Amino acid sequence: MDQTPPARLKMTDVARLAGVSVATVSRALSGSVLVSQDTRARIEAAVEATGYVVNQVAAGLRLQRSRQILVMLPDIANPFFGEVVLGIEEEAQHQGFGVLIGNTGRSPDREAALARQFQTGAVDGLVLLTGRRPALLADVPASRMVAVSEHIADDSIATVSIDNHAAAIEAVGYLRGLGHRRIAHIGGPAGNVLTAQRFQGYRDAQGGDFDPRLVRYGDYSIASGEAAMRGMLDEAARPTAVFCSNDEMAVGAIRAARAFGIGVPAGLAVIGFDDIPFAGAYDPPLTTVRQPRRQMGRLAARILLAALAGDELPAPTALPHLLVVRQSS
Amino acid sequence: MDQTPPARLKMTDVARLAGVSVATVSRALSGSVLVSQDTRARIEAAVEATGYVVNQVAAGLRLQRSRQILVMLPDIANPFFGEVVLGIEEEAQHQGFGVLIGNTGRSPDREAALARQFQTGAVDGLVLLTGRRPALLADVPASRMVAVSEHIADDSIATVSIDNHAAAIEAVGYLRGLGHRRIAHIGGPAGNVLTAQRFQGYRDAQGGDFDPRLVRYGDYSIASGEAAMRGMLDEAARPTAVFCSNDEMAVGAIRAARAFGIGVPAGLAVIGFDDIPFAGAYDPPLTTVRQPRRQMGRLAARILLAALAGDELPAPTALPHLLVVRQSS
DNA sequence: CCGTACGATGAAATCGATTGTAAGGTTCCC
DNA sequence: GGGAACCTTACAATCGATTTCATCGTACGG
Repeated sequence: MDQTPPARLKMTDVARLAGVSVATVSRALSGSVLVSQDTRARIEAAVEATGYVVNQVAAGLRLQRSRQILVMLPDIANPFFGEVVLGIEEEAQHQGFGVLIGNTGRSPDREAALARQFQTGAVDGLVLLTGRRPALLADVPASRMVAVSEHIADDSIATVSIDNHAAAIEAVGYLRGLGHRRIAHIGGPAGNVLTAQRFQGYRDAQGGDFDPRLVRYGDYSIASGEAAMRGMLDEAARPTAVFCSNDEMAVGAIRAARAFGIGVPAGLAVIGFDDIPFAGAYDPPLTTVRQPRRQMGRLAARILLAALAGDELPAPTALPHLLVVRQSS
Repeated sequence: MDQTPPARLKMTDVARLAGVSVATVSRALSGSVLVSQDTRARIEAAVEATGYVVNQVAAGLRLQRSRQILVMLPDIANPFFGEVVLGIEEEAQHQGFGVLIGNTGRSPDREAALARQFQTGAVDGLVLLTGRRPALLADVPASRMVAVSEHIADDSIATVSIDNHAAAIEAVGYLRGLGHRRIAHIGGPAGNVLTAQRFQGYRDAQGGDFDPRLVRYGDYSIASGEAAMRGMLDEAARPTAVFCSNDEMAVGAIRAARAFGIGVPAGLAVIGFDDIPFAGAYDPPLTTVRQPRRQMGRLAARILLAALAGDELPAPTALPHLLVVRQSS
């Protein structure tokens, strides 16, 4: 019944076919100069004829590297992370690397389980989208990791991100340019670096108009944005505008306003963050700060792979963001 | 300068520490019964003390398996695929497998490049979200793959999906129950199995009211849904409802209606497909057919890993879908 | 009390590729 | 014409874990 699959070819087979030793085949395939034109041609013909592909596992054992990187993130279903992964995968595939996905779901147990993959030798490098370095990986050199979007505090890990402080200033400044002064802010989870940076930008832009009662924190979900906004609309002194730390929470804010019979942008101007694919399709289309997610992913992969190859790269500067003005403000 | 990383421990080190041979350590770690309680305890203590982790690459070479699966999909940034991957990763991680992401971007070249990963021995199994088997993998046994969402025509690959035909009938039947007869359909790319199944359901539900002029095809993007709907609204005999093959195109349809000054659901009832996270947050909240994406991913992984372990699994039956009625219809 | 059977352990082969070192074959120069 | 130098190629060790087979010791039955 069980038809045996076509036996996988080994380098030995190719060597026999080409009439040389495996050593020569290996050199030919890895582009060594120590192979004559003639022999190389014969080997390439044999490879072509058999469809032979090098066994990465065996090569990996010998070379002590797997040509794979692990991307650790909270939630792959989130469109923000998805697009970053797209960029990472693009560059990695281009350089012949595989990309492993590690979904932590924000659970430390999962994070630890994934970190273990690192120790097993299955992975050469790590891209962190979680905003922190797993405890188990405390003694892994920083040169084998790169962080995206969220800088990792107290660590020398390279980070690829935009200038969140400047972006927040720009967004809030735009609202102020429209005449708004009572501008609220719905940030991400309290206590995280990203949240702090954007809050600081918001605060700096607000200057003397800053009012701590207009600041709330959510968990980046639509529901949390809605709840935060409801809380502020319940108060006597309502804001006339709100700057949200991502688009989902901005959508939540709009839903809250609508529930209070407040029109957007007439009664409440809303600005989001990220410019996820749906931002432009929402009603009203969302004004938001676009992050070059794909490019961030690509750059992160490029930096990591270069570091793995031993290259020293200049510390990455912030990538450019863009305030996309639509009809929600 | 370059501080050498802490030397990775080998099984030999653990063996020496426990005063036994590597063979015994290997047996103890793999749970063989051929190890005495006493020795096992000593080995476990040594492992604990050193934090030793088995080198998966070396083990993989010996065992001819990598404990990794590859998920091939068109676009990881798409929320539909993201959620499926989440389910796959959950189950795989649970069983100690790693998940590699392969983004094809619908390019045959990328697909071929990824297929090659399979030949390199870096991957044990494959999950296909692309709706087709890569040409390069023609002679890989079907027992090493599983398809999700889209059944692969003319192939014995196991498929995990809902009953698309029945779901389409249910959705269109619901619209008919509301009194609609001129119901349009915006399907996915023409010529693909999924598109055909849903179209057939639509057609069967419409019966004598079927009108080929009310059928258009998109590419699952918001823009394509909008274009398709505009096309139909330009015609004399407009539809009063539309059944779209995914939520993005449904959003596009709503935008088109709005551009024509047509209200939803008053002037046009809209039903989408998938129930992506934004469907319920849109204005109006989208009526749609929910696919259990995460569960589909989990089941797919379970089936694949079982097959890799040699288990024979019953052909999977269709998972349950759910018509989620909201305000767009 | 001795042989047998079995439980526990170790030595060594093995997985497939890479690479340092040795060796074979030319070529070229004096 | 002989030898040095060089260009190619082959042999064999190596990466780290798994597993077959052999061995040693002990318990048990006769």
